[in-house]
Amino acid sequence: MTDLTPTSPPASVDFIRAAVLEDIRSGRFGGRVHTRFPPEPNGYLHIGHAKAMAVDFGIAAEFGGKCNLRFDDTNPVKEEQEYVDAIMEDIRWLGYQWDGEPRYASDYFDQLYEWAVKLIKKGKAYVCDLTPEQMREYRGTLTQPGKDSPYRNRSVAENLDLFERMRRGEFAEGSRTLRAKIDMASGNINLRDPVMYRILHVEHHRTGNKWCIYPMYDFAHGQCDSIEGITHSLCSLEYEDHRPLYEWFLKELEIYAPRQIEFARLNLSYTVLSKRKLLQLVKEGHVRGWDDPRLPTLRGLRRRGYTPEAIRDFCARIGVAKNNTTIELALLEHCLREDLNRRAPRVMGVLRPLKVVIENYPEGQVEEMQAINNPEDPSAGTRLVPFSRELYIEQDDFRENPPPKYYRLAPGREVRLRYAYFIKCVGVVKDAAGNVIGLRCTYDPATRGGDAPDGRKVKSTIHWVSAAHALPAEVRLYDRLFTVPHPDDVDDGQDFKAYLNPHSLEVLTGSVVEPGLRNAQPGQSFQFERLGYFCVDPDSAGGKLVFNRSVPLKDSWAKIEKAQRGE
RNA sequence: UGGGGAUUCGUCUAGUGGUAGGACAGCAGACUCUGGAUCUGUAUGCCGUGGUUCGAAUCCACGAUCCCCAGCCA
Repeated sequence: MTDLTPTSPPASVDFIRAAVLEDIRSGRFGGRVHTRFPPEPNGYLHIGHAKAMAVDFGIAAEFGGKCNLRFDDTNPVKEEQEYVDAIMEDIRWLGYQWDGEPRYASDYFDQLYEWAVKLIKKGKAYVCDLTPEQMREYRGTLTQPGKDSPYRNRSVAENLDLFERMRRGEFAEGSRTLRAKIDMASGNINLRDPVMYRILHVEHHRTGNKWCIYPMYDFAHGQCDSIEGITHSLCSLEYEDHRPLYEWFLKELEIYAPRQIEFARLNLSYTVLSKRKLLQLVKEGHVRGWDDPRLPTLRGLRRRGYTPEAIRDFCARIGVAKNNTTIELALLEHCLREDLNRRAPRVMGVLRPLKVVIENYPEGQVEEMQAINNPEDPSAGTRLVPFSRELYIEQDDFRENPPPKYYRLAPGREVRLRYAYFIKCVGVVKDAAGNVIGLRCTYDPATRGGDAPDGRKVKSTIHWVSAAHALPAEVRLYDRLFTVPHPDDVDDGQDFKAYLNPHSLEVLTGSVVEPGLRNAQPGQSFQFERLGYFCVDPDSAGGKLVFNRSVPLKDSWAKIEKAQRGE
C-alpha cells in the first residue's frame, strides 16, 4: 500500500522531559528515573500542588520510573499529622500513586545528625552563638558582603562538644546554631554560612521528644533525595539559588547527587495560591473552611464538583516552563466542562421558579415524558419525567417586553418545553406591586414529545419541572473569589482582601429539580440543562437537597445581552 | 560592577538557522428539541537596537523590563 501517511511529528517535550530523556540516553543514572513529591505537612494541597504532582508523578510514570511521596517535616513548630493525612487523601483522590510507603525527612534525622558531625570533623561546620539579630547583621545585605562570625574558628573538638550538648538539650532555644563554613562574601546569600541545625524544644509529630535540634530544610532536602536515590529533583524556581548549596553539602559529604531542575509554579487568575493567604481567608472567615468550593484547594475544588480528570487535563495543558505565568481561570473551567459534558447525566432543574398554568391541559392528568440522559453518551439511556398542568419554568426564560434576539417566552409567543409540548403564553399574572408572579399558557396537544406535525418551528426550547412533582432544593452559585485577575498585585499598603468578590456566593433556597433526583448522592454531578454543571453537596441530608454549581454552561444569550447593554 | 532566573498572539505553550503552529479566551457563521455540545472561518505575537548570514524567534553584542534571594520557614 502507499505509505504516504506522514510520520507524526515528534510530540514536543518540555525542557524537563528533554533533560530526563537526555539523561536516559547518556546513561547518567543508569537509565533510571526516580522523582519525588515533597510537600510540607503544614497546610492543605491546592491546584498549584496538582501541577507539581503532574510533573513529579507524571514524568516518573511516563518514563517507567518511580515517584516517592516524602513529607518535608523538618519544622515541628508548623507541621501536624492532620495535614499528613489530608495530603495523602488528596493525592489519592487526584489519582496518583507513590512508590512504596510514604517517606518523611524525619526518618533520616539520625543520618542527618551523623552527617553534620562529619562536616564538623572536616572543619566545614561550626557552632555559632550569634543571636538571630546579630546573625542578620553579620550576613550583610544583597549588595554588601557579610563578615565572619567570631565563632567561626572554634576548634573541631569544641564544635563537636557543643553540637553534642545542643542535641542533649543543654542550651536554650535559639541560643546556638550549627552553621556550614562556606563563604560570608558570596554573592549568593545562601552560601554565607547557612544554618544547618537550630535548637527547638518542641515535640515533633513523628519523632516526639527524641530531638530538640532540628535540621534546616536546606540541610535536609538534598540529602533526603540522595538517600532515596532520586534521579531528578524537580522543584520550583525559588530553589534555583539553593542548588549550589545542596551541591556543596553533597560534595562535602561525598554522597550521591541527584539532578535538580527548577520550574515555575502555577498562578491562577482571580484567586490566590499562597498558603499564607489561603490560611488567612479560612481563619478570618472569608470562606467557610478549607473545603469551601470557592477555594483553589483540592478539597475545595472537589466539593465544587471538579473531577480529578479535569484537573489532570488542566495540568497537562498548561505545560511546564520557567516563565512566571498566570493561567486564566477560563482554561480550568473549560477542562471541567469538557469532562462533564462527556459524563454528566442531564437533568432539569429550575433555579428561580416562575409558575406556569396550562389552561387547556386537563386537571389532574399526569404524563410521563421520555428524556435523554446524555446526548453525548447513548449508553446512558433515557428516563421518564412527569408532566402536568402546573409547572415551573425559569424566571429568566420569560420577558414581558422581550429585547431583540430574545427567543424565549413572552406574551403571545410560543416555545417548546423540552421533551414535552409547545406552549404559548396567553396571560401574565402579577402581584400588587406589578411583579410577574405567574403565567397563563396554552399547549398544543399535537406537539407531544416536542415536534409539531405541521412542521412549524419554535425559536427556543426551555426547561421545566412539574410543580406537583418538584423536589425542593437549595442551590449555591459560585463566582470568582476575587474581582481582579491578579489579587496578588496589590498597591503598597493595600490588602489583597480588598479585592474579595462580595458576590462570590449566592444561595438560592427556592429552587426545584425533577423528581428523579430524589436519591442523588453527595459528590454526584449533573448537568442542569441549559444552566450548567451542578454537584450534590455533602450538606444534603435527610431528603434535603443541596447543589453546588460547579461551572455554568457557556451562555451565548448572556453575551448578546451584555453587548446590548453596551458591554 | 551583589547573585540567580525569565521575556513568542489577550492568556498559556511549541518552534533549537529555512513559510511563526496549537490550546484557551475573542469575533463571525453553520447546525441544533440544551442560545449546550459539535463544526467551519477569522483577527491578534517573536522585548528593543545593532551585528553575523542568501536567510535569525533561534547565533553574537549592547540595552530594557519582570521575577526570586538578606528566616534559627519550606
